[in-house]
Amino acid sequence: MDRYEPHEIEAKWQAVWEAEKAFYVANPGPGESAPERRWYQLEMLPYPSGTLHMGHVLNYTMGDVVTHFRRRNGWQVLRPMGFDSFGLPAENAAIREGGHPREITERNIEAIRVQMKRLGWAIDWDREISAHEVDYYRWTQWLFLRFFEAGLAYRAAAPVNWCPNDQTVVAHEYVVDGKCDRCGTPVEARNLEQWFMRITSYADDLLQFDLPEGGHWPERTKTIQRNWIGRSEGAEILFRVDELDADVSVFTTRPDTLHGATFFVIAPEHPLVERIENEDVGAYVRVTAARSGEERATDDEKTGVFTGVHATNPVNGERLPVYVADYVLMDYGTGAIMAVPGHDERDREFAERFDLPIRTVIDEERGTLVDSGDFTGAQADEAKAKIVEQLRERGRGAPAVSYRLRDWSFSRQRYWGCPIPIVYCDDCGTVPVPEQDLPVLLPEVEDYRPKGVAPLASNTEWLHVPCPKCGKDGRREADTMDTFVDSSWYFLRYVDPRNDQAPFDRFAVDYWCPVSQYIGGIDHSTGHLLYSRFFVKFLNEQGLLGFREPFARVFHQGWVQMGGSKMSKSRGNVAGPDHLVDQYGADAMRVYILFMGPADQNMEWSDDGIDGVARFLRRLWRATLEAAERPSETELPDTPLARKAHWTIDRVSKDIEQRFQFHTPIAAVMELLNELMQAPSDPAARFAAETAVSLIQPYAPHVAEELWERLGRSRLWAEPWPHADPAMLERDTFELVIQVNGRVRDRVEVSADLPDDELVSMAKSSPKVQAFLDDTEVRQAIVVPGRLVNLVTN
RNA sequence: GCCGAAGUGGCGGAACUGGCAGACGCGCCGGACUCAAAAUCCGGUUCCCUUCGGGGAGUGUGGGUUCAAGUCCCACCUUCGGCACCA
Repeated sequence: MDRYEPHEIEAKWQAVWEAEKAFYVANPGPGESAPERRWYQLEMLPYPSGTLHMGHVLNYTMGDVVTHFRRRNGWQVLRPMGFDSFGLPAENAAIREGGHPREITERNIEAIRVQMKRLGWAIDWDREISAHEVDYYRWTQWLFLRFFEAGLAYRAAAPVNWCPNDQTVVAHEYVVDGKCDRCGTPVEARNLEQWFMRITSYADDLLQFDLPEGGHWPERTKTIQRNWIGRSEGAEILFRVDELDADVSVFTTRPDTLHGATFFVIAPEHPLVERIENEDVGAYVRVTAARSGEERATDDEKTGVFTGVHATNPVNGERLPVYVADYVLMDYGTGAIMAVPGHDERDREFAERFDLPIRTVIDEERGTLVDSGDFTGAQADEAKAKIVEQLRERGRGAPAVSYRLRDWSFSRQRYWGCPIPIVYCDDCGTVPVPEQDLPVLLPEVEDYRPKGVAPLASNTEWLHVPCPKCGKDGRREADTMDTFVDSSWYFLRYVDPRNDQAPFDRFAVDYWCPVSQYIGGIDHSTGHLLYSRFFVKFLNEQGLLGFREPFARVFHQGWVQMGGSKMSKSRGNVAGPDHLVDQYGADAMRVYILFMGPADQNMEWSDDGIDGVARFLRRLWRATLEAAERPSETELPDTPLARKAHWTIDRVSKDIEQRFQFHTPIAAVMELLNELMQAPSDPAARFAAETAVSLIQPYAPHVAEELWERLGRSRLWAEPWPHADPAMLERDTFELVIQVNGRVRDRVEVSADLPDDELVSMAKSSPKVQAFLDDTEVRQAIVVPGRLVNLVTN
């Protein structure tokens, strides 16, 4: 008997799969009828900043198990791979070490592709795409034009988080504790012209999850997105500022507390501020403007100044002093508030500091209004609507909705990204590059180092072009796009990756999409997952595709941590698969990463247990070769081992399909193997070995394939998934547990078809049980069919 | 502060609908094979007591429901994650 040599086996079968294009799938031709069972399996694409680490190995191996499982269950499976290959790290590496970001990126991609192929993942490599390739980004530009024409991509001056180290704008979801999430430098506030996607106009759509039948998103993820969008219902109310002859609108969710307003606050950036002539106000605004949003938010005490003007409360005519304070934010609501210190924590803090009156207008216990004029005594809930209605009649207010969600700032003053296809013309303004002139190629530049302006602007030959509209001198947009734009539609390109007429074909995209099962980290909930949903909703309205959600099912793998924090290149705590693949083989690596624990929980990386997995594969090898010596059973004998094999089929299938649990199937196959090794001459030994090999195939496809061949069969990857015979899952006898007052006192093997009263009398007659019954009367006997009898005496 | 998830042997974890707690694996202990080691195989391994038959305790803590609770309910503790001047 020869030894298990993982490296020989793995190279052999990888070559066979490649030669036979085992995991490639064709799109249907025109008029070809769609099979009922088609499955689009996708895991979040990697960012090629280095090589793969254990987090990637977990993610893609999980997707691989699902891919094999679905394929063998008769599904046509699309399982592509690509690279999110634009972005800062490659550019920073180029600045640091020299070389071109493209070369660095492509070198990394090559290395990762080698790693992926070594791990034997069942990927359709004919569909590989990379975001930085012209064939891809020209369609990113094409899609940008659709957004621009629909008025959803626009340019505006906006306060932004500026990272002085990366010399670029940082989206507010990537500012953590006031620092740039990438490099840790504290961000600064700046007012800059930026490109925005009007995602806020899809806020309500994004609150709806229009999932197809069978779709499922984790509740947790939906909650994170809902909180992020932060829809609040309330009212906008107009306050009169006599001194300035102006009406100022406030947004509030608590119109019922309107009678409790004792002062009024506007944000330092509020347009009204410019009209107030007051030195203190001017000084305050200047000081505040220089501070970042984060600094302002972490102040221990509230700051602000009185403006000298007053706002009239429309409900009772009271004149309220107007303050400027930075605890009111210009980009939420209207940038102005009515302050109700009696019922709002922040207003109370401000009132206490500035010695302003605090008035209670709601009886918290009864939930009714007090000291509120005509509304005194009304229930707060009802008063809300009534007060707004009264204001509306007088033209001083209306119901309103506000969102926490902000528009998506997607321009970056950096080199390594998709150019924005826009030309500025003195006469025509902001002009989109016509579709037929795409792509706008990313030009070469001398120096990638950011100098506050985008590196593209330094290539003057590229920069200066005739205006597409009037032909006069124009200037190209020199900013590039956020990489989240690239990744918001990559899953649509996979269905039709070589299309040179369109980003994708409508028939192909409707055939495969939405993605059946998407696997990736929960950390992308408010970024990538939200942006992708926004894209799909827009493209659906544009008639480019026929579905409303990109991902039918979403699963978040836990992250692999080392030293208590998530493994990542930027943290520098990475462990890659290579040395373990060298030592134990890809199959052991794959089985081990999934055997470590539940896939949705974080796990601390350790290779302590991989020996056990390697042992398991060697035992499987030996036991199977031994079983292969035995003749095939023409009819399966009914032995305990045969039943165990059927039980294992059932368990593994249910765990993968219904519970999406990947570690317990391995344990189940180990159990089967243990029983086989205890009973090597059982007449069902060969069947047990075949079953174990077949069931482990999605996890360890190489060794499974080799053993399958040695069992005299071929192409396990295309073999139908085994089926558990229900008759073999039933047992004629079972071990009856006998309890007295809930404590186990005996267990006996009994026939499965005994009636309840028979089981009770058997229980009573057990000598061990009688010792505990002690002549006392059995008051009650509880029978759980197929499991236990509980005799109750007290 | 608000919202959410999780706490089970020395370790990773299992227990699907309330019904045998600790499957499977790691580690450790003992044994076989060997000149020896590796590899492999066999046995043991929650804790405490034991006359070796067995008995008792036990799933973060305290209470409750139930014939029966890791699982359900209430309160609390700890850890992790999300949001955090969002009016």
